[in-house]
Amino acid sequence: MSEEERKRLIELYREERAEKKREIALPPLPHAERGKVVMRFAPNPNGPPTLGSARGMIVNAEYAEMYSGKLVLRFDDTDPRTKRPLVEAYDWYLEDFEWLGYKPDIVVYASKRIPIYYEYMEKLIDMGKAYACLCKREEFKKYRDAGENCPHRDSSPEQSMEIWEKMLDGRYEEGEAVIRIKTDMQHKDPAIRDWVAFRIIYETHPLVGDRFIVYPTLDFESAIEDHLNETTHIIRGKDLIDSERRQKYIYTYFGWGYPVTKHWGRVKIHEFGKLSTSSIKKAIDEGIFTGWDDPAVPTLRALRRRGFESEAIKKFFISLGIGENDVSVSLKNLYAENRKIVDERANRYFFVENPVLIEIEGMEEEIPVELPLNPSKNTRRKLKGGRRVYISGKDLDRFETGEMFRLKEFCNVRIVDIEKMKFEFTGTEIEEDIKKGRNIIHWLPEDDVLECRVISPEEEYRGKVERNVLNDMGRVVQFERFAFCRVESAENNEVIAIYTHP
RNA sequence: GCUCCGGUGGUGUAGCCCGGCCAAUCAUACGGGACUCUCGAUUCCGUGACCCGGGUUCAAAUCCCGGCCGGAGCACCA
Repeated sequence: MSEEERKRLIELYREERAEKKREIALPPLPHAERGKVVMRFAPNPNGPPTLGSARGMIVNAEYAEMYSGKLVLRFDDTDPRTKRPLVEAYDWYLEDFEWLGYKPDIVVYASKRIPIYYEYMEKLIDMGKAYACLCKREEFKKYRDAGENCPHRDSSPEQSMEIWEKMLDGRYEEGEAVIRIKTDMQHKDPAIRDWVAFRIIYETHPLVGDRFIVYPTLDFESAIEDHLNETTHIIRGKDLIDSERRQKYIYTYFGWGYPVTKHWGRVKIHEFGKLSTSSIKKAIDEGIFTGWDDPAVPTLRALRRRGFESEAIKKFFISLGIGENDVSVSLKNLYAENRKIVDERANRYFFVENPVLIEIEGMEEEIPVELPLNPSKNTRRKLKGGRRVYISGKDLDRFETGEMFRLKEFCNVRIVDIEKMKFEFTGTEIEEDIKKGRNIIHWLPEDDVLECRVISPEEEYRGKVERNVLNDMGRVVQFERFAFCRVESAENNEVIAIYTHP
């Protein structure tokens, strides 16, 4: 086959493929009307958005976009104790949304809207659909397990209202009184039976301080907010599947329509194992991680620091879909997506890991060397080719006496004696027999390098890097034959880079 | 234990609602070839799956029943 012929066939085939290629996309949303869809993402800001949050952010925002609808970001921060919010984290969500390329149309802080929830609560009490319960936690559990009403269930709205007001006045201790929604104490799923809508927590809230002592539970707050925000579709993890069954009682009492729901399964990422926000926090406090942006931590800010493109993260999650089965997926898929984006943009440099200095005999003069900086843009960079160069110990270990190798774009070297570290210059033109093998290696001039540390989630690589990287501060570059890395900082002749992926 | 949900190649995913066009899609991974002065990219070829057992039907990945396996919930957490 001639070269012409080959090219023609490739061209032909490429077109065929392009036609067949289907964009990975989210499935259509049931009962979705263009322009009327309201999606929401409702995190508790007790830490920065993680990879897990990203799924919720991306999927909900994508649907809002797909149907020209609205996106509500709602902070479900109604527990100042067990799931204590972090003040800084509120803004982190906004930041990360922006980084992902989305902008919530409405931002709701549940803790600032507690008086609204009180109003609805009072209506329910008046309607006899909720009651104040003075049972101890364990006591009520007995009734729940037995499927029997607790004695307080039959109190009048007036009696309940009185207790409610005393709760608000701080006349009860924590745990002494709660407000329950009347559901069905015989419901076959015990989780549904008369659930708690409000409880007393004496704790300063990071956002609203000491304004409240009676806080709504997630189910109550979320039920009211979803109605108030006119949420049309809820997509969330299946751990919240009971919420729907619980909240529907309120919706029925008020005559509201419940949004269309969809619950997805858990995502487990091989590389991170099971890291919850609270366990990350603990590990940070213990000094195992350096912070929320430690490269080993699955937060969006850490991924950003590592040099991931938000576009890659979006594709990664969209490809996971919104199935109800749990998924266990490898970050390699994310790497592949990211590589597609970054490969074209990244400038190439030499980073020599575990550097070994060698002297090339017969190499008398310094030769200026030009190498491709970015192959897809055809730009070039320069290095000084001299008699003494660093090569990686990893490469050296593979070589034997008598073998030839080539310093990429510079010169050929024969190994005279590997034990005695004797090397000999054999020319600058590339030779066929070298080209065949894997013996073209990267290198650095002895006298014009910077120290370099590459931090990866697993380990820290030490070596030397060419001075040219300073031009790419903050960006992702490729250290040839090593990996893609983001150049983070340079101080005292030492460059710090973060390992992105191979 | 009780209540729900789910099980398609190594890993994800499409198809399942409305049985036939599915000897099952796409991606990634893996193996091999080409190309390239990177172990990256590109490109070509290949490997590889409908959890099991019954039933309904001319026909089942798709519907029904049972089993097995996995998950979630059963909180005054979100």
